[in-house]
Amino acid sequence: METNRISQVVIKRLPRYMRFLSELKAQGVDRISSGELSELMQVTASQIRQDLNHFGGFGQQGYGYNVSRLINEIGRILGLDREHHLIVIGAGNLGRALAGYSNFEGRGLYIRALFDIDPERAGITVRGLPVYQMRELSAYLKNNKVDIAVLTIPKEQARQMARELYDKGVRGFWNFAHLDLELPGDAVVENVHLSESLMQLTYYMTH
Amino acid sequence: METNRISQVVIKRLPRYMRFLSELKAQGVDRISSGELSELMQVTASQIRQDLNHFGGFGQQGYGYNVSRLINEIGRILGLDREHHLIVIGAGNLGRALAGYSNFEGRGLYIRALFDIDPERAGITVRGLPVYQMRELSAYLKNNKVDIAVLTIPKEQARQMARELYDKGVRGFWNFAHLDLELPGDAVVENVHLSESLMQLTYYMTH
DNA sequence: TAGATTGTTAATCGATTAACAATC
DNA sequence: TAGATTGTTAATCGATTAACAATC
Repeated sequence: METNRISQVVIKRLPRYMRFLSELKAQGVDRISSGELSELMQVTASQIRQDLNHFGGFGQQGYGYNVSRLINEIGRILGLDREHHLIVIGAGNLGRALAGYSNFEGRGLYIRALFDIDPERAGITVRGLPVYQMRELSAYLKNNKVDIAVLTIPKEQARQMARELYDKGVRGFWNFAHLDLELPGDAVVENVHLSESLMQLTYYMTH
Repeated sequence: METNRISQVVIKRLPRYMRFLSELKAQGVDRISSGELSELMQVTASQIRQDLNHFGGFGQQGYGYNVSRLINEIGRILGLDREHHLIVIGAGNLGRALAGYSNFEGRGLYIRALFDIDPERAGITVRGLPVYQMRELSAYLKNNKVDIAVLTIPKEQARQMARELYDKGVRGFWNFAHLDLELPGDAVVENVHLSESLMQLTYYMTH
């Protein structure tokens, strides 16, 4: 595909383009220039054009970009034109919060089930999703395709759990535990270290 | 202070240093060289030394860095030597998850209360923290110092709520709503766009 | 066609890495 | 002291911005 090693900073920006473009589309805007979008997003028009041209010429001289087309193209680049099946490991508040995100579906992201060690939590449903006991995980993975595991368990368990999931075929990890997962090279890990984000905030508040 | 415009990429890395150093300390390690730390953290030793030297010479030639001292210094830089009082706006799953984070305290971060529009949710407590009704917010802000508001409400309400909080003196915003808050220059906003993080993951999974 | 705006090259700026003298 | 490792300067690499010819 168009994957001639695009820099990570570019990839990081794509979902943000997506968000602004989707809002524009919702407002009935169907055409936008890099100049207008740059104003809206507070980035340079140059950067927008450079970013998009890593993947191909989606615009038209003298016209700008078609909003719907751009949403489709960026969605395709981000892999949102495919189905991704997710399970959530840990049905605590965070796990349930993520399981409840409604704007995931329609973007190819389907949360299928939650798992928890606490038998008290198993059996219930979260927004219609089943919560299973952790010991059912193994059988579940045998019978269902799981692309991404969302890890919302304590770091003490996360390392081993990730390894186990990897061994059973899961390759995507959305990790909320406070550690850096070490997995083989074909695993894809996206870390969300919330407390590190908060510390950035305190830095800028004190300076 | 040592704030001669340190680049944001450096600030972003500080909490991660913090995490690794704290773990080392817990393991009883009290001294480390940039070389050893670089191996552990998978970054170059050069980068570690450069980063730290933005703030002062915390190491010693021939010896390395004292782990405890470094933790203190980075903590001070990040403002964790002060008290920060937080309130959580929105007592849904996400708000409750953040309110329950135990490793915030001891780092100067004190979550004081949650607020929710749903009267059903008010009155209860989350890990000992009170959940108030939203209409009590104004009075609360008059009687209590609030440094940081954690926004876990839908984006439709977030913009106005942030403005209201700002007008009543709150300057720090940890924003989980899917929009970029626009606030006056002295407000500090840290956005956590979880769905954008997930889209990065899907990108790397499809490429 | 004339005007607008892209796609793309070149210039600038900033961040990372390498190297090594200073020094504990 | 000799060995180790920092602090810091210089070199490299990459990302951003500016500029403009191509073109719709």
